[in-house]
Formats: sequence, C-alpha cells, structure tokens
Amino acid sequence: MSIDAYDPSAYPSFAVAVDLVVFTVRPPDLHVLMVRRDDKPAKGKWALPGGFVGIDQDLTEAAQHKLADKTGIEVDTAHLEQLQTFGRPARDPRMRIVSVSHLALVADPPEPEHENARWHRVGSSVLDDLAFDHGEILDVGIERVRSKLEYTTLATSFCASEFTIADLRAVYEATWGQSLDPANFHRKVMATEGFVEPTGHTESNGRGRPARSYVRGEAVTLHPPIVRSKGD
Amino acid sequence: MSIDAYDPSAYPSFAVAVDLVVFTVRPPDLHVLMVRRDDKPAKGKWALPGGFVGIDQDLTEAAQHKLADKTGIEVDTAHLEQLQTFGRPARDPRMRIVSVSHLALVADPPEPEHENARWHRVGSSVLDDLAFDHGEILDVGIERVRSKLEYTTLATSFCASEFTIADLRAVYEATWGQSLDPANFHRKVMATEGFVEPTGHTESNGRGRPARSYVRGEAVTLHPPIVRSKGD
DNA sequence: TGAGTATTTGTCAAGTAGACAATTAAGTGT
DNA sequence: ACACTTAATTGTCTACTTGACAAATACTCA
Repeated sequence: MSIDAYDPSAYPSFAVAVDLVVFTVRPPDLHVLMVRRDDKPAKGKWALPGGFVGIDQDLTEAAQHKLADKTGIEVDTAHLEQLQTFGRPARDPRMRIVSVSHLALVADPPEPEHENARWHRVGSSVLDDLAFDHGEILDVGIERVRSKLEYTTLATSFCASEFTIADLRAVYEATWGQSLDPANFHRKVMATEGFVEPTGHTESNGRGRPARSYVRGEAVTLHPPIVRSKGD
Repeated sequence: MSIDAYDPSAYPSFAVAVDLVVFTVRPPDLHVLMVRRDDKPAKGKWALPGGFVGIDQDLTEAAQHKLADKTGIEVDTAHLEQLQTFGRPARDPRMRIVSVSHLALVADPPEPEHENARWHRVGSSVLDDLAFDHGEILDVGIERVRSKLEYTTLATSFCASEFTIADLRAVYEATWGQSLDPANFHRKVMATEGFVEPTGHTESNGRGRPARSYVRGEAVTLHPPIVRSKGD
C-alpha cells in the first residue's frame, strides 16, 4: 500500500488553492469578508475569497495577492498567517483540490470594489450555509483569531496606526463578544511592556475625557495573557 | 494577474505529500523519529518520515498510514494533528511538492523496523542538517509540542495507559528541557478536574515511596495552564 | 457654569504561583 | 527489628495577579 513504489513521473496530480478568512472589526462586531459565487459549483452561495496557486508561486505570495485583490489592502499593513489545510477528497466536485487556508486581519478596509464581495457580521445567518467546506474553515478561523488575541499583540492589527486604549478594548469586545472592564483592561495593556507606545497627544471622540493615543509596540506575545472569561 | 481566467482544465498540477514530526519521550529527553534517505534527492541525509498522498486519500488518512508504517503504532493510541503546510516552489528539486506536515505524539514505541529509521534526541547535532526544508518543519513541530503541553492535556499521550505523576512530570521536563518542582507540579495536576483519574493502586520503582498510578482523564484543555518559565 | 460622559487611577478582597519545609511510605542493608 | 536512603505527597508562607467597583480627571455640550 506504500506509494513509494510509484513511478516518479506519475505522482498523483492535485490542484492547490488558497482560501482567505479575512476579519475586520466594526464595533461592536467582528466581520468577515465573503464573496458570492457566480460560477458553476455552488453558484449563488457565499464563499471565502480565494483562488488557485500558480505553479511557481509561493503559498504566502498567493495569499497576499488574493488579499490585495479582494480588499485593496496594502500587504504590509495587514496581518496574514497560515491557518490550516483542508483536503477532503470530495470537498470540491470539480477535481481534487487541496486548500491552504489563511487568516488575515485588516484595519478599517474600504468597501469592496467587486460587486460580489461583502463584509458579513460574524454570527449572521448568512454564514450558516457556505459553499464547499468553507463553513468549517470559517469556524477554525474564528477560534484562531479569538485565541490569538489572548496571548499575542495581534489585536493592534485591527486598529489604525494610531489608536486609543478604548479602540483596542473595542477590538477585544467585538472579537470575543463580551464586554471588558475599562479600568482593568487599561491597566493590563499598560502593564505589558512593548504592547503599545504613547504618541504624546490625545484623541477626542466628542464626549467624555479625551483618550491618549498610542501606536503599536515591539512586543509580539503577551506575558501574562489577557484571557476571556469561560462564558464564551 | 488573476488566475480565475485560466482554462478550468488547465489548473497547475502539484504533488501533495505528508511529512510527520513524530515525538516520543525517553527521559530525560525528547526524541524525534527520522529516516535516512537512500534515494536520489538529498541521498544519505536524515529526513522526516513521510510520503505522497494518494489521489483519493484524505490528508489525515495518509498521515495515519505513514505513522503506522514507520512506527508500528496503532492509530488510536497516538495523538495526530496537522501542523503546517510547506510549499515553497523550490523546496524539492524534483517537482512542485506541497507538504502538509503533521505532529504525532507516541508513548513508548518499539525500535523502528526499517533499517534507516531511528529516534534522535532533540538537540542532537544530527538534526542541524536535514533534507529539504525539514529542519524548518521540525522547529515548528518542537515549538508546537512545547506550547501545547502548556494548555492541553496532551502530555498524557506520551505516557503509557497507566502512569504516575512523576512520569507525567518527566514528560514536561523532557519536552521543555527544564526541571519542575515536584510538589507544585503535583498540586497543579491534581487541581485540574479531569486531567488524570486515580486507578487505586501504586507503582514502585524500587526506591523511595511508591507513587499512586493514574490514567488519562476526560479533560482536553487545562484551566489554568501549566506554564514554562521564561528561560526557554 | 453645571451636567454628562468616558478615560484613567485607587483600593481592596480573593485567588494563584513559587519557594521550600515537613511528613509519609516504601526499599536496603545490618 | 532498626536505622538509613530515597521519592511521593502534603503544608505553609510570601509575593503577585485578578476582578469588582469607587473615585478622580478632563473634556464637550447646553
């Protein structure tokens, strides 16, 4: 049953695709980018943005191109990481396609140019019936972004270059779907060396005391983490 | 630059492989299974066990087969999970191969049957010059298993069906390469509901007070986690 | 000027982690 | 039977972290 014995010139032939789970935060909700399919398989259904990988194209490179294509986001302002690979033989009716899914976090994207692309609120019933196995991929993406916020500084990827602690807190609240104590959150962020760096000036949103503004710091991981409470 | 415009019958053709990072613990060290290549590319170098995925074979299924093949381990006694996918265009000189790497944790394996397969201590200089990009894959695997021990009950996958708290502690110490306080470790494990369940009897190792023995519990995640100290 | 609102700082009780002493329960050799 | 050695298990204490909530601060708006 070993495949080692195959003729080297006759390896099974796969297509390889990248699918993107692109999140953004529009307080008070987390949103994910979806495109409506207008071609043959699963026509009319919502699907994750994605596409095939070129034969000389790196996986990350393919994901970056697709992200720029669908959102108009500069590659270096967004966070992009590999999520998980899905390869069930029957996941696409056309042929054997292995999809390397990626997670992307973007701040403040413009409305999509493509007619068929749209941001959907996470939790919307639209996301309950997606094309192919994209519902499963989305679930993995949601859990990944929620857990990454606990122990990394990734939340800042959802913020503009300058932001307030309240902006950052809104990111956590939208992603986790739970409210956090402003006082304790503020203290935790400030206690983590390198999470945020003060700019020196303040931003007023018209009401209440103006908040000091910050930019991203050098730190990547949080010690100690900021944890969700058990009630997911 | 969009690939959507390609003729549907002319998707780029890839080979898809699985590579396995198989760990076991032989106190006081973590060990990883490697095979020496005796074929053309990178001949004579050590590589991760792996192979090509069949055109009708699921990724997990392919990984399970390879694991059973190389270790003689029953599939249901080992832990197996997807690690990360590597697909740099030039990573294999033969052709375009995308490798879906997997992490496996096994308890007390027999010596490998194949002449070319061998367990190597993590940290051994043998692992500094592996075939293809397997050094990179191994590094990802090492970091994954170390971090998973922090917040899951996976350490029990390294133990036989019955084990003592000291056995479990030896797993943590081998994986993290640091010693842990027996008293505090014992208390933490016992404090986590469902981590281990007592069998009622004890195991003596010839010296000192015999330890009570336990089996795996139902719990999957640890609340609170058992964390490494900063000095990695 | 005062009311309203959001940020930021203070305070305190409860819980957790890490260090290390003390106790328990075997084996071993005389 | 009796000390002696070793390792498991339990106790204890201090320092720190968490979460709840009160208080002070600094603006805008009417």
